[in-house]
Amino acid sequence: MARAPTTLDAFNAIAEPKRRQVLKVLAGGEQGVNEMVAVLGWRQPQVSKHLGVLRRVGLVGVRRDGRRQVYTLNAGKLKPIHDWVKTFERFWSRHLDAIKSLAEAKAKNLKTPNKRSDSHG
Amino acid sequence: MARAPTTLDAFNAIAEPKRRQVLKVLAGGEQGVNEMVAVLGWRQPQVSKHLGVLRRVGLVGVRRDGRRQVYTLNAGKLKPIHDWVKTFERFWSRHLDAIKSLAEAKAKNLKTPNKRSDSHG
DNA sequence: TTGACATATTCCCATATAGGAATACCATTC
DNA sequence: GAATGGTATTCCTATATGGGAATATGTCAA
Repeated sequence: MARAPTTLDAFNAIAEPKRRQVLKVLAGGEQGVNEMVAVLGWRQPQVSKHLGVLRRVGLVGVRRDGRRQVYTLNAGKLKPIHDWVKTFERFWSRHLDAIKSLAEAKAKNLKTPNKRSDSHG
Repeated sequence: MARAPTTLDAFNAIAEPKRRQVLKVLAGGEQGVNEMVAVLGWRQPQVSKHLGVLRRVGLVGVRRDGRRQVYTLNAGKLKPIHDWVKTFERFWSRHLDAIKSLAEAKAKNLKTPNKRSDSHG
């Protein structure tokens, strides 16, 4: 099997650094494609392609304004990433000590002194 | 050009759902490979390969215990992702209104009553 | 040393990619 | 309708992928 498509989800879409750049630009407000071409300094098809990926994943939306296509950030689609990474926040948090104690207490609670023979499958 | 290698950075490494599963397992504590094979239900080489990617990116570390290789989560490498996605948090936050007002107030340099409810640094 | 267990690596392959170039498509104005 | 500006799509290619199977490497036991 090959790698999962970039359009599978936000995780795959934002793996590409340039697409993160695009999102950053759009975080500053709606932008037409040509404006982004100017701002980013890339070729127009490249910008359009990246926008296409982001659109398929729903990370951006499009609005037509005359002959321009105005793209809008749809940041809500980033929330799953935020939620996911947040579950690891405690590992680098400044409150690490307190949290660690808690985790250790939990671990003790979960781990039985048994060594084997408690797998089910 | 092809897609960036999965080992380029954490962003690319975690794009693969299975690798997020691996990290989740390790968040519960160190694990030997065979244990993970049992827990995840995948074939051993597959587990080792995913662990290899995660290790190259630094998201996990290894420790030898007898003939076992015990893997440890190195969550700090997720912080860049957290920091990045956090810059978009305001877009879906329920406190959007408050935040927006605050930002506007700041921008306008308005004289507001002194209320230091939350410090920033 | 031989054997058994634990893990990593190699080989193979269908698939998707990102960029470049060329071009097709769409909307407006003449 | 024709010309122009603005954007999307197609064709091409080197590259990396993830899974399966087989195998190599490493470590302990007898």
